[in-house]
Amino acid sequence: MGRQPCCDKIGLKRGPWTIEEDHKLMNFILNNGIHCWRMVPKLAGLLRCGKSCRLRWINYLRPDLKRGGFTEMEENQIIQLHSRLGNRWSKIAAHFPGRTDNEIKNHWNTRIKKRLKLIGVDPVTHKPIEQIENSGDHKNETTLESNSSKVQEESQLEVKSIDQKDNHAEKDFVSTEEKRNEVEVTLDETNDLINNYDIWCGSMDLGLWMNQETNTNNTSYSSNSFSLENSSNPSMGESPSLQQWVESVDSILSWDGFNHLEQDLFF
DNA sequence: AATGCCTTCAACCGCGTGGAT
DNA sequence: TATCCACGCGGTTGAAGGCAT
Repeated sequence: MGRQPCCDKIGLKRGPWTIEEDHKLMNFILNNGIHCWRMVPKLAGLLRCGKSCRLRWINYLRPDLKRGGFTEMEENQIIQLHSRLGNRWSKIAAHFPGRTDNEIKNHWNTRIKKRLKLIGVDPVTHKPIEQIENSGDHKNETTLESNSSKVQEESQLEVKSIDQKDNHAEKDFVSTEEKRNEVEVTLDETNDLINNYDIWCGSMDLGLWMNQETNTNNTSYSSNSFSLENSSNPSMGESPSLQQWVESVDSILSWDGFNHLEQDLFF
């Protein structure tokens, strides 16, 4: 028996996507929508598996993606949500319209994690490392790791109950208007959590290191992002306007023949 | 200029989940 | 109920670019 591969991998291309491939995928989805990822590469004329196409679309081509570095507020939110949800990146990403789980996961692993360690906070338990050491349940790096996974297990149980609540809530929401309200409620809740986290952090100057980080980040995203500062409303969770997106895509890929984008978007 | 190490992030892999049959 | 299948998720990998020597 056993599970069949999601696609026949013989003769399929792997690795970085070319502009031409992006073009094909984008064109196909904008014109036809997404009904079955497995069929997308065949119909779009791509030598990729459906999974690869899905990933490319979700993480890079989607028009509602918010590009650019993370703001201080977003980083605060990520830290807070991670303390509650652990490595459940998709759940965390759900709080950030226009951000992908992959993007948040990468940002966590490459920046936030290190910074937390730098200010003496354990990125897994979200407790001061000093406190963990003094509590006696920590002897060295390796035991800390194992303890951390234990704590994570415990937090998983908590998260389960949160999920159950979420599921019930989701079933109750029917209209899009109500869904929008749900997002607002969640964001309000998140803001409360951030406040609590700030209080908890006390003397730790999170703002300082985040400012430093923001300054250094400005250059690293320059190649394929439009500046958040330039957007008319830089508030958290705001997706870039269609015009901004089209401009950013133009600047990145210099695509031709995409004049029909506006009509076809959000099919 | 050449080399090696480090960092970042796009992409892949394997597994879990849930719907359809 | 068992099986198949597509999708989604989280961990991991590797290419590319930056930086230090």
